[in-house]
Amino acid sequence: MLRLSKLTDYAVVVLVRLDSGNEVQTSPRIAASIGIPEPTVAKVLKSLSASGLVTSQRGARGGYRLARALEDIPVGDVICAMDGPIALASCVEGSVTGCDSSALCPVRGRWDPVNDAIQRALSGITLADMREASIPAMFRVPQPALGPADASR
Amino acid sequence: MLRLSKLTDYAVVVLVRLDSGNEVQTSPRIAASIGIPEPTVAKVLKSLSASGLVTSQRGARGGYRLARALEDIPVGDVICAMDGPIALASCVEGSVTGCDSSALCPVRGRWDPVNDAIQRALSGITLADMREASIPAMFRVPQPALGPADASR
DNA sequence: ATCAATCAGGACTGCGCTGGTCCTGATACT
DNA sequence: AGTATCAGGACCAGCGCAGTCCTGATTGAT
Repeated sequence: MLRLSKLTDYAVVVLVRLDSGNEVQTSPRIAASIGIPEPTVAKVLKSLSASGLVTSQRGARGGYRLARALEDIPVGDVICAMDGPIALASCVEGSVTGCDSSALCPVRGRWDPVNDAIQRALSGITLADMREASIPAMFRVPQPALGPADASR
Repeated sequence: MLRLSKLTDYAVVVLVRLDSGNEVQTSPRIAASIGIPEPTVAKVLKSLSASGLVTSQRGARGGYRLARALEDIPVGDVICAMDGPIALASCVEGSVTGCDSSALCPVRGRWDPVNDAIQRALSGITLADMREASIPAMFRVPQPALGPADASR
């Protein structure tokens, strides 16, 4: 549940990857370094660029670069950039689909507090936090009873 | 983004509706009172029952009843009941799909803090909160559409 | 004891969305 | 001028979800 799109997942990887080095990096290069097909990475980068999370440089010797430090990018921004505004129900304003029976539907506005809470939660976590968290267990402090525990699955 | 399934939306409506009165309510009756097709409501109720959020009574004069007060049902529980465990990425344990390239994929565990934060946020909001939030003044009408309407069905 | 109402638990199908690819054009460096 | 790169679409396939329906089990009423 609450499945976020794969593209968003990729976006985080791409952004973290983009953090290494100040030089612009081309989309094929990034794709190769993280093992994701190039067209897909290109698509992700375009979305990120459109949202201002990365800056782009066209032409030869062009590429992408982080617009801000990872510490200044809450994960909510990435999700917004990739999947549009965060909104749980189909009844939320801005959503064209659904809620045709708005007269009867008693859900109007019901999810707003939930959305707010999630928004707040997502604003409190930055990509820097996620970068830390992603470091494989072997390098982490023992952290009892957490995590996937087996790469074998 | 973060689209939760329509069924979950329905579930909240159904549960809030179920709160009125202590008597068991049949699935057709609930369906009629909230304006959602009966088979769909039945499906929702089955899921809720399977998760223990409502108790069911079989046989003639049977029906459903809230297992706990709305105040004691965090919205996270409803989401879990309808859509399975809350997990953002496709890389999270328990998800069979995706992450075939686990060797290269630097996302392993990355979303865990985000999931935790969301989980915490969703645990803090109960259906009672949503019930309050959902009733803007204009809609605050004492549930008119319930009538005998269809004892015939 | 029989009947009818109701829940339980599936299978099944159509639609929409997402992931992924590709093509054409605009831009800027060499 | 030429080439490398981004921009912004169109396009297609696969999958998951919404929604329906069917069969069986349970239980109160007659």
